[in-house]
Amino acid sequence: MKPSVRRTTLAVDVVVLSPRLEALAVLLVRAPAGARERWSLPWDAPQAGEGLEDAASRIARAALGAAPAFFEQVGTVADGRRHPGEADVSVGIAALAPAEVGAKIEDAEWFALSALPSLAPRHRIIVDRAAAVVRQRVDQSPLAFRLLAPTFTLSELQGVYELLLGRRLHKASFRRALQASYLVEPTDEWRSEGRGRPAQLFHYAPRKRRGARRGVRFDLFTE
Amino acid sequence: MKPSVRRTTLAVDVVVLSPRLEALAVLLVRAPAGARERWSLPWDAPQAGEGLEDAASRIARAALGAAPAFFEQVGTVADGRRHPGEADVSVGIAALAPAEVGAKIEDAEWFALSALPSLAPRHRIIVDRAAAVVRQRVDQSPLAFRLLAPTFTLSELQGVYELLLGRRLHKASFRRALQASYLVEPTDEWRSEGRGRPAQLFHYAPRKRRGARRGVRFDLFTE
DNA sequence: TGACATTGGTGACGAATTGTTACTAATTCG
DNA sequence: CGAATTAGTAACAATTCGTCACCAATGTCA
Repeated sequence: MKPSVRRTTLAVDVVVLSPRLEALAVLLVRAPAGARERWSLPWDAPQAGEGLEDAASRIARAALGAAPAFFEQVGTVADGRRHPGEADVSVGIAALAPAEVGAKIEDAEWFALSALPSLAPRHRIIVDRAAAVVRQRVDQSPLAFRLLAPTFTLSELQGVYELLLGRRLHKASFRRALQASYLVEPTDEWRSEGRGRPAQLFHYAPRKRRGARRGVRFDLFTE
Repeated sequence: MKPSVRRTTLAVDVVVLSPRLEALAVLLVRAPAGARERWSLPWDAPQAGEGLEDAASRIARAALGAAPAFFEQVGTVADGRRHPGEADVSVGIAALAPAEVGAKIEDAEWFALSALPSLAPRHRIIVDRAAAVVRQRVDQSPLAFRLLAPTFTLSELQGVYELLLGRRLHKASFRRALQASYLVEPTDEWRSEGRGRPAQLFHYAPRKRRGARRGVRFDLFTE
């Protein structure tokens, strides 16, 4: 019994995530008239010779008006659930964009993850996986910094972590841990944001990692 | 510009991992005569109506003689690198099997990750990704327990963690952390393994998690 | 049979990390 | 000016972690 490839139809479905509407939000595009749902994820097929992440970049740019700086696959689905273009196989890709990025595009809108409209079942699954992957990778990868402009205040950074983790964090502990990690450097700019003391701006500048190997952590299991 | 799906050829490529040969090892199958490489990952196309993980299970069973209990996607590749079946798109799936599982199958052999034979470039990438994903998820998911028989000694468990992490662990710390996590329960069986005191057997039995929410960890970044 | 090597298992101490409280600093509002 | 608000930090207490030292139970071998 010899293995063989199989012909199928393929789509790339992109979950653009950004902190908007006081929450983590997804960018959806208005579906063409006659579709079962009014909204869908931005999607398309990869062009000949185009890598999956390249395709995701192009698709996100068409919906957002700018190319996100970060992409990550969140799983490939081929389980028969309905896709808006009837693709047999979907590659789901999460893209992260800072709050400031993106023009006002006709027929695209932000929806908080907690208040999504009806989506094709395939797209619903991909959004859920994207949210889960992003939340799970938050403390293994500098994802949170991809949701901020190049310079940011520490309160903004903490706010992004709170969005992603869904809980409040303690200011002093957060800053001490950040300090110890050598991930950010202060600039000499300050930003005054209405009332209260102005905040210093920082930028992401990870320094060489000392190999502080820790023991095994059994308390981080999520399943 | 309306999105549309595209016809391509698809394969599922499976990386079966198991602790063998005193290391983490991959199961490879002998390639048919005339192929560019002598060995390849077990692979095939998913059958009509068959989910990707179902296909991975079938493919792994054909090579291993038993179905692994755990699968995880490690990324989909469509970058033009050569695949043994010339598939445009490959879905890479990692499967974990305990050391005891699997019959002696004709034309399949274990290779330590550190001593792989020459593979098609597509397969090489998928093996590397599988190893990276497994290592990265070791302390978020009970992966290590999938590489052990249903009952095991604490030394065996520690050994698996040492294989996955590539470093020695301290016995007392390892056990204290495990104890605090309520992940295993002792059985009333003991196993005598040559010389030395017999070891008590445990099984994986995670208990309800107390929500001991910790602060943000910036020291786990891997990129 | 009795040292000794070998592997399993645990108590306890000091060091490091973390959660928290409480404070100081710099700004806007009235 | 004082109150309110947001930024930032010192310092203490509680907890966790790395390590050392030890005891337990078995096989080996003189």
